[in-house]
Amino acid sequence: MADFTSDGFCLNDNKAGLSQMEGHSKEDIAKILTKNSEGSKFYQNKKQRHQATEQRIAQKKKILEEASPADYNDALRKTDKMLSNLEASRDLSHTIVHVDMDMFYAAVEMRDAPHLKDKPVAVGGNSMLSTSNYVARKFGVRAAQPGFLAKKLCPNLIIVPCNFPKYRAVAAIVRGVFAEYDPNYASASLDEAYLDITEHLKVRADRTEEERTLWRCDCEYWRSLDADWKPSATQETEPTSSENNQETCPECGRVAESIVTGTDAEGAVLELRTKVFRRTALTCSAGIAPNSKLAKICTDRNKPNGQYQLPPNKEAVLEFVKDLPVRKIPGIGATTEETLRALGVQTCSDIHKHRASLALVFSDLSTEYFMRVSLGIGCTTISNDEERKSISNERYALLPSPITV
DNA sequence: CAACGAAGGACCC
DNA sequence: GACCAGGGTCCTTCGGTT
Repeated sequence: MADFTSDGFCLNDNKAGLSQMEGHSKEDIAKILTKNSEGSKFYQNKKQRHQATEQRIAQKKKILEEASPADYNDALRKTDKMLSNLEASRDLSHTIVHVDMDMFYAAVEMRDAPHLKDKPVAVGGNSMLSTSNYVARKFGVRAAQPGFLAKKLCPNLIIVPCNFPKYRAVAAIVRGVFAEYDPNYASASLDEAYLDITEHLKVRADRTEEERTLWRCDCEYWRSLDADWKPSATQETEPTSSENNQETCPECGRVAESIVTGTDAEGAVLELRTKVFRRTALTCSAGIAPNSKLAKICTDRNKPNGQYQLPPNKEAVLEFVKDLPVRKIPGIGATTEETLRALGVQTCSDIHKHRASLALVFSDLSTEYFMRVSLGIGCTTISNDEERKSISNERYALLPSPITV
């Protein structure tokens, strides 16, 4: 990270540009954040942790310097063995979907208080924000940012307190939709889940066009559907005919858009997302891929309110992964990213290039994890154990099988 | 010496 | 004027116990 230039007091909150609500440039955002966090306890702490990782990096570099050519050879053989075993286990037969609600908490609050729609909104408290809407993001307001700092970035920011009971209720409705496509879907959090729709696609292949037709209008009408919605009393696999024949929207009078969803994965997911929207008036994004790790990365591609499919063939997977920055991989955070960069690894193909060094410096478990990443291999089964209520550690929770060292 | 559990990191939302 | 979470899981390390 570049060191902060302290140009002191030049920035004032009532600077002309800020009142225009146009958002900030990256420089402005960096300036404001620096000015307000320099010297704080939090900043000191962060610096200390950073130094600790730098030390660990130095240790690793020392190991590499002292390793003999024979050591490198052994490491190379070890990783190549891992790679061939992993390649042999590659499974492209499942269709895995990752679904993520768009700015979930903020979206719920905006839905229920429409006057918030064009304003910068964040959900959370003065000490920490959970999420922000897209207007606020233009000002640099982000999740995991303290509210008071966000206020400096965006003085007009409206901070709505968290209302978890409400979010849980909405999540229950969304999960009802998920269950129609995979009864064993696994929640990763309130607003995120993994589905294996392989079985659904088999059933779907036999459905008529009529059964795959949805009517949709983007106006507020669908909000009112929410109140009528009774999850327990309805069987969604057989949509009620009254709903299906609804061709004009009672609210805005416009002809509702008719969508015939395909029998393929894209069609199924489009249908799923439409159902989520109809029952909650909220949008979500989805990724479709042969394993959960790739699916999650795909979700980001067309966010918000979009979806992206990575085709289930080896060439497409390797191409997809080739120039992917390692930070995009679930399980690789800021620390690991920095460590890898120090070892010359920035993208997934760099992992392969430097595989011997990685094996010398990381544990077997981590090394195997990196090898898996470089091949685009991930977990192809979605388990919803009683024991594991959620997937909170992606690095290890999404392993294809228990590791035997 | 091995198994073990607590503590400390890293990561996710 | 000062305020930078809390809850979850898994790995690694370390130190005292059996």
